Amino acid sequence: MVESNGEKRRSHGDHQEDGGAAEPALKKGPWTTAEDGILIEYVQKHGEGNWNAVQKHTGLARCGKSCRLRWANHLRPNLKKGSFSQEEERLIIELHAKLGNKWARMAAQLPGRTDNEIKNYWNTRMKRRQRAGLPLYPLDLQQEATAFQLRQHQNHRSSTTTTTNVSVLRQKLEFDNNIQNSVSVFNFSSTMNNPQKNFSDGSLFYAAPTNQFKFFTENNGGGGFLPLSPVSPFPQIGQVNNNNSLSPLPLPVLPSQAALQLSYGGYMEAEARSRNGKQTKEESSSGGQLKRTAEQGSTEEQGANNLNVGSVVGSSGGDAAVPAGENHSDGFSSTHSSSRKRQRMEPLEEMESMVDDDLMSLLSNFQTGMPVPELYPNNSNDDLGINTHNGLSLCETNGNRDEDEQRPNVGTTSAVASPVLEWSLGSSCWNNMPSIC
DNA sequence: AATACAAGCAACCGCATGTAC
DNA sequence: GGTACATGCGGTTGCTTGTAT
Repeated sequence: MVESNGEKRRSHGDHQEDGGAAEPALKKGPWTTAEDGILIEYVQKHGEGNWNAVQKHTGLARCGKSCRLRWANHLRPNLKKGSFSQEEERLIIELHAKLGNKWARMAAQLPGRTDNEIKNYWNTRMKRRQRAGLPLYPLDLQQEATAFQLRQHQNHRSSTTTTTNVSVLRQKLEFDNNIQNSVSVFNFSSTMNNPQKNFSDGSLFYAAPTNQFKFFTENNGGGGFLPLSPVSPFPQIGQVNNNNSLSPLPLPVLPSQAALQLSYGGYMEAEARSRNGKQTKEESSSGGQLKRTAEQGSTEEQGANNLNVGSVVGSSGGDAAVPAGENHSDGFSSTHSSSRKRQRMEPLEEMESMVDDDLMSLLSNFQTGMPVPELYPNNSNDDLGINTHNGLSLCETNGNRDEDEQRPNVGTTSAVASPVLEWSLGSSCWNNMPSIC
């Protein structure tokens, strides 16, 4: 429990003024049990939201943001405690490959997990891998992305510029179709076969999972490794500039030679070595964390659950077992927040996000870590040997992951340029992924 | 036993966005 | 349209804990 060591952690910012002269001193630092109790009681009475009112109603010397964070990350019901399961780890990697540092959206796919938790987990993992000189993702993924981006760059040179977003979209459609028609280094998703779905109605909705080949920029550096995401490269390859035309972007930084020489098997071995190198420490540490977590969880969960917060909060606007705003289990979690986030996006990204949400809503209907169903089924898949989708496994649509894992990744047929590139970010790639921690 | 270091985690901060007025 | 407020997200910081030397 935080409060157990909270007094020791007071050193940073406890009872500090938050700037406002007339403002009462707002406490910072770890929360105490008493504060948790106050906050829980408040939420029981008033529900979530209006966090700034907490201080007024309860006298709790915490700012609204702090209250919201405390509730969301620690006090709300149905929070999972403890280490990530292997399935969760696998899903995090997949989601990060797809979404980048979209922690909230990732958390939406991991019921009971918070964005902060996932972020911490990823950052820890990333630092570890960087230290070990390992790529963040299996090399297969990097090679796929590198080859694809090079190809996109070449294709772009022959593409024309456009002047409106609609034109940009149309160009993108042509662009994608062009890629599809060419021999691809990727296993293209079936969605490529019907990219203009819903487009003719003028909604500007691009039905294809446009994010499937996007190369997001890894904010966290990445040590020279190519940040990878099987998402649409479109805004990156032909980015809309101020003139609403497309500007080519510089080629990505190629993976280091060491990384390139690292096959997926090597990746796995390296991962294992990376872990083993610190295994003793980490396992012990992990055990320590588990112990701590268990201790914290036992008290915190008792505190929260014994108060039956879930039912009370749920009454304020949702499932009795799920507090308002806690929609993780329905697969549309954080829709309010993600929609809010979406507003910040560029139009194309916005549309990608729409597709993302579609995907995610479907994803959520499957068990965590399950292969993604065919979101955009198309009969011509077989013709192209397409069996990937959005960078996530699409080997099966029934979510039978065990079956997927046992089945070798047959990959594509005619569209496969080389065995190395016969990759899909599917379960066949991840099923051997060792536990990260 | 003391110290240094790394990992994990909780919490804070800055910023962007939505909403109400 | 402008402003204030509320909310949420991603990045960062700093503390605790465990391990190695």
